[in-house]
Amino acid sequence: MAQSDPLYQRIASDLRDQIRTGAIKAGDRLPTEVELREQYDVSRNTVRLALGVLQNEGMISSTQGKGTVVREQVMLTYHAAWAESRDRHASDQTDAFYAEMRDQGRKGEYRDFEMRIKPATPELAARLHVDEGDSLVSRAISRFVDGQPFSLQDSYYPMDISQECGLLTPHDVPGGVIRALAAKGHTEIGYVDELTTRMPRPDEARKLGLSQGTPVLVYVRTTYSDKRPLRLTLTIFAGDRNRVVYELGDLTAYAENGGAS
Amino acid sequence: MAQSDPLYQRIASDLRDQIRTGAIKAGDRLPTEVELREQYDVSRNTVRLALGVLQNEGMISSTQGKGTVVREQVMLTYHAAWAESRDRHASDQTDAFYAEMRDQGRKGEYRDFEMRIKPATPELAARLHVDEGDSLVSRAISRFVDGQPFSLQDSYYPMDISQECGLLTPHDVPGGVIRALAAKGHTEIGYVDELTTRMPRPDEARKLGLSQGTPVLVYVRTTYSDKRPLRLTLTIFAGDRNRVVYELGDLTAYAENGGAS
DNA sequence: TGGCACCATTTGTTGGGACAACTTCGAGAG
DNA sequence: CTCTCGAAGTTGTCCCAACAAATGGTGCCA
Repeated sequence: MAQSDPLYQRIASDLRDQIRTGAIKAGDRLPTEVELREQYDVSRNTVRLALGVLQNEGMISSTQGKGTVVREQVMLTYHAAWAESRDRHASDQTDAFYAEMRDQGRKGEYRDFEMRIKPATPELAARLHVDEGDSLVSRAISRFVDGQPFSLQDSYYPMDISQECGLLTPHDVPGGVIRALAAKGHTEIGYVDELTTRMPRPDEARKLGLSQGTPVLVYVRTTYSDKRPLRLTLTIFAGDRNRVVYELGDLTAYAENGGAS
Repeated sequence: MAQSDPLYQRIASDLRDQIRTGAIKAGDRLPTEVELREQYDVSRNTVRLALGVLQNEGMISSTQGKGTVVREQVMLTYHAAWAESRDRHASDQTDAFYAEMRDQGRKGEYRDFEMRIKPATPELAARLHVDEGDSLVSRAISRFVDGQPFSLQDSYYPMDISQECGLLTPHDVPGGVIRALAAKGHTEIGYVDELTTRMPRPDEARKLGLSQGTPVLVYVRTTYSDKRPLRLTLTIFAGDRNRVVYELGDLTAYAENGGAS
């Protein structure tokens, strides 16, 4: 904002303000680079620097040949807490996701299921309590909502459990993995969720269709039986379209008293 | 990676691989722009585009006059679940943060405490169950660890509760806000946490000392009594230095059987 | 009417050059 | 020996120019 800021920063601030105040609304096209060049009397290079700033902030998105538009966001909610999903877990992971989406009036689907055997990285090994380099079974899927990619999920299981419970199949486990594990005595009694954020790697950006300036929400759930870690699920959420929610404590009392919207 | 990729993308991929494989380690300096220019036989403009890509991925960080280095990350953990922090809540928000940091061998501190009265935005209004534009009391702080900024926290309270419980003071509430609320019958019985991610706004990037390509983790906790929402806490975490963790379910049985590291 | 070729528009890529601003470090002054 | 100043090195800002690539529409032709 200061007078001494670089030119391209001032132009970026100016456009940012116009978007924030609603002078340019979500979905609207921005002036073309040539128009901005004339408007601010700078080189096209400088205009592109300014647009790059806003692009990295996730505010705008440009397409070759079409132009530059203000991005609009639709947030989907992922309920992560135990109480919420306990009854759904009775059936299947797949069903849980479908149910969530149906509740929000969307159409969820899966694509690109893949079963692979991978060596444990140091991080995976530490969390699953196996040795580094040990074989793990990876069962990965991509989640789509209304035809748009929303998250990439990769679940890792120790090899001995996988063999015991029939997870080495290149397709869905009938009845769901959780049920298959429980049938052999591996009952989940709790989990640890870790949430971080970072910028996507190129392949993640491609698979999730992320435009420049969109971070991902990294969500790692390690579930335990009373004896050992059973499973590690790594989910990469497209940061501009997802929200993870935990509802904890005894909120039933509040709900009974006529809670808010 | 494809042969037909733009030059700057190929250079970025090349450098990314060198970093990933450890040919250039965290903390190391990259070749200077002029050296890269000669090495790849491109214009300095193109080199800067390539470095910009990696910068936006949060992999490198450059300083005028010094050079460009590979970033290294230290993660701090924030335990968010009820069970973990219940006993600490008995005292104070401040103490809870100190305790977390002490557990991880760090020195936590607060700066820039600020009490203000703000009108409720649509989002705040919906969550706190008040009307849009109603006055809310905002109590904000910045959290530092080892002298480095880690998160910005802003707690909002409905005006009537604030007056009743003496939150309109421009300094810490003795014994902690939670205790002050409970003393007047506003006992917290549960909460809803919402986690999202996005790129920081310019002022957030400045306050948190974020370098280019670092997203923030947005953490909203709404706490409830049995009758109404009591408080909304909005925390902006520096994405490259923070991890939010939830431990849920009955993991005591696992711990007793000699859990992992 | 349907489809194809072409053109204008717009963003993407790449090269060139110049100067500004900041850091480091060594030489020289005190 | 210490302090200061300035030169060298490095990234930041800004301009200019040209062509590539994608999009959308126009109009011709079958």
